[in-house]
Amino acid sequence: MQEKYSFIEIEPKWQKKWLEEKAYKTEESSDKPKYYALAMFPYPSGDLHMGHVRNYSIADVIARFKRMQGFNVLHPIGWDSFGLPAENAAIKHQTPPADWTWKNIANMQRQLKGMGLSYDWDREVATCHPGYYKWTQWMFLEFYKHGLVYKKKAAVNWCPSCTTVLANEQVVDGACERCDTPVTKKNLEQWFFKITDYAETLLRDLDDLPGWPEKVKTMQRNWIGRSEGVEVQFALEGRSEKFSVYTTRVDTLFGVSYVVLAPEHPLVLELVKGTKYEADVLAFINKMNGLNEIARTSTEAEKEGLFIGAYCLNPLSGEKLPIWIANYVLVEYGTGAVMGVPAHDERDFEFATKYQLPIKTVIVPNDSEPGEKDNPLKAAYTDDGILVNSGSFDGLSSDEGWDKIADEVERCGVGQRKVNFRLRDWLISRQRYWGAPIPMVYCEACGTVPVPEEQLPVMLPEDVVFKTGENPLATSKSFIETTCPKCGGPAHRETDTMDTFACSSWYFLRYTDPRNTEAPFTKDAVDQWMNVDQYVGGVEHAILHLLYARFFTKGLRDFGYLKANEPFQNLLTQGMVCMDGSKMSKSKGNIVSPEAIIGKYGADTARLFILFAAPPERDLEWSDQGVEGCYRFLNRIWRLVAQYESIIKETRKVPSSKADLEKEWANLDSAGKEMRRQTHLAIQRVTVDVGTRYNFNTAISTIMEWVNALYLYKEQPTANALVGREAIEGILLLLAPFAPHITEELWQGIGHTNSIHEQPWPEADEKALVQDEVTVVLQVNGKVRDRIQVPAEISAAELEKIVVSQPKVVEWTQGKTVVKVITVPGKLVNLVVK
RNA sequence: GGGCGAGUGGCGGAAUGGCAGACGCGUCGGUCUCAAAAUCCGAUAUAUGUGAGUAUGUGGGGGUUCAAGUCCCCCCUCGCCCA
Repeated sequence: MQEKYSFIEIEPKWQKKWLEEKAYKTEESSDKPKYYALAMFPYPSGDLHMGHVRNYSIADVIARFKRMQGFNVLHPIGWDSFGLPAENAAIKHQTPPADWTWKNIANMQRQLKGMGLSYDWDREVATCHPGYYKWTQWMFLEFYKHGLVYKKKAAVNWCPSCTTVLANEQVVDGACERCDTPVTKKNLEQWFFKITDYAETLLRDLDDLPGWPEKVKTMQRNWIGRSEGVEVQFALEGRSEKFSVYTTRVDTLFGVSYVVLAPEHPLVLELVKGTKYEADVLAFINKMNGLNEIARTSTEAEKEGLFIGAYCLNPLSGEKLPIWIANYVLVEYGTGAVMGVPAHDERDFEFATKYQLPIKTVIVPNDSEPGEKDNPLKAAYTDDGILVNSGSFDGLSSDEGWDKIADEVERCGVGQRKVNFRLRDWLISRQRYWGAPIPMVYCEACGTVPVPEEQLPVMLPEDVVFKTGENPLATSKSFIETTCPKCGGPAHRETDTMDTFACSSWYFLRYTDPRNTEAPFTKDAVDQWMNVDQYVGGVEHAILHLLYARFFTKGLRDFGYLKANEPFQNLLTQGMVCMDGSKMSKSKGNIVSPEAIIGKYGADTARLFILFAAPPERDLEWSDQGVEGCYRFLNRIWRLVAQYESIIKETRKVPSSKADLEKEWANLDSAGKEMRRQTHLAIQRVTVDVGTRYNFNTAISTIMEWVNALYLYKEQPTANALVGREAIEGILLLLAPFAPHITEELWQGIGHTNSIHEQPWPEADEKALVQDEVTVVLQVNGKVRDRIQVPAEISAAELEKIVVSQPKVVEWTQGKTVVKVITVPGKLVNLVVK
């Protein structure tokens, strides 16, 4: 064994060997239980960043640990390789997006391989490969067949900078999540996935995911936004038409003092036609068209509205109510109309105050004084309470009133209970080139026709022109012009491609059978592996990717292609990698390049630091000195093992049976016993930290303490060689998932001929944990006054007898009476005195 | 505004209601050396004290408990999500 730790020699050596021997290839058939460990696959931007290093280190530790614990592990990697940056690069550098992407993939493959990650590289996938996107297109058609894909004209979110539409999920604070450009509205014919059909299941099944962070589940629940309400019909005064409003507060129905329609509501123009209000209303509508919905509905935004000269009738009380239009009501949501209950809704209160509309109290607090119902309100009262001014419903609690009024509405035939969701259908059309083409053709005779499965994939053409502001696919004649699969007549292809989230909604299924050319996967393969036992990724995907992936999985399950109801059994959302308190990012210029760190200290150090610096869920503050510390630790281990090398090889010359060892252990002196206790305590702790708690930072600190203890133990004159060997081998085995190269090198350096990564995970010896003597803390009135060593087996009564005679205890209890003694066996005695 | 999470030494962070600050970084001292670095050993919350010790201490205020960083109530600050 070399005297010095030289990562620069050993890391490439083992990486090469592991790759050549396919050391981490998943066993196709195996008696071992399966374990599917998955990190979110990367977008090939060109270079690995620290967030990737963290993500893949965490997943790799889990995969390696599970392998050592005897599982058949599936740990794959791939590329989420469609998307805008490739196209922007194409415009900028005049290179085809494919070239740019594959070049980036090659570079990042090299970087990943340099991290020593235990992937089964034979299962690598790339979503931009025709062999993959063929099946993304197949998915689209499959959902289409089952009525879960449709096309409609809609006012959609449009990013002028990316020149494409965006899904609701991709609009953050009214701006494009990718480039921060304010989003505008555009009326376009677009393809949608009918995810709303699964809203109820997607919501309900979150309850069956105890292995997901509560935070992520809450975010999804909010996003899906289920509400129970009543759709109530209001008749127009003097006309035959009716319109509906949706409300979750039907208990306040008697408090309605006006009704607001969205400016775009189809009734509005009819109602004002030929009246003196028409011109003003038209002007108002025009003004609203230019604004996006965030600007319109933000609570900060000034409420603006206009009376349109028409009235409707409260369906229960018959009250005549003025009809307004206002900026804060959107036609896309609910029915495009809301009832104004200023007394019990903050927005309505603000609006009514501004336009001096009546405010009618119909709910008073439970503890209110008589007469309070007539007092003017200073703010909306939105809590529960008692119904007043509500005809025969007066005196009911708002809960009860809700039900009774809903019953009455239904009985009178003026409305019905309805569950509403905030979740919208998933818009997947993108007016861009670098994505999976939507497999549809338009035939003059047959209309919209899906491309038959045997004609897949619809390949991306190469004869396209990239320039800003135009869909490149529309420039390719060879692509557009085709024949109708139904009638053989002339037809043209859909030129939109799919949202890249469609590609990433099923990649974890493809890994189970990645080279299948007949199907996206076989049922056997997918059912053998699904679901993913542990998924690791950034919390920024809490809504988008994780919701879409759940939707795809449930859809495919319902079509009969797999059994799993949920894709990801356990989810770990890692924190960000920060420097100087904020997230590492190019724009802030606080980037540390993984390649530079690995070049300077090696992959083992990089991995170790990123796992040691913070628990995985929390944000991690980068520290060059911290990295230095981890590098020192690995050097310290190297020197320790080097010192033990000959001793260990000696002990191996004398074969020792289990019985011999038991005898050796029984005859150890106290220092030897203490060292063994340290070893087995560490095994116990690290096993829990890695396997159950995912607290890799404390697992590593336990190994550090263990190493420190062995440094001291080996200087003991009576130090036992077998105790040393047991500790050294334990340290290497437990550190192996974190620092795979150095542990492999040292393992074989002390005479082993097989890989450390194929060894079974050590188990703690209960006998080694037993202590003869324990330290007991002595407290008087809860304050620590002394510590004593006592036999571990001592009874509580005996212990108390010893305690009260301790000099320190006597000092602190002098002249006082002991009123109570609390004894925690083996730990603590607290004397309560007065 | 609502929901969730966080707040602990100079720093990153540990603590099934039971010794607050493990481990690492930094700092200081020693070892080694002609010297320096590396190594190895040790000290390191604050105040006070030569010291043993004593008092204080986990964002602030209250409470429950023999015992609270941990549980409960109120408040402050920061982060994320939803409005």
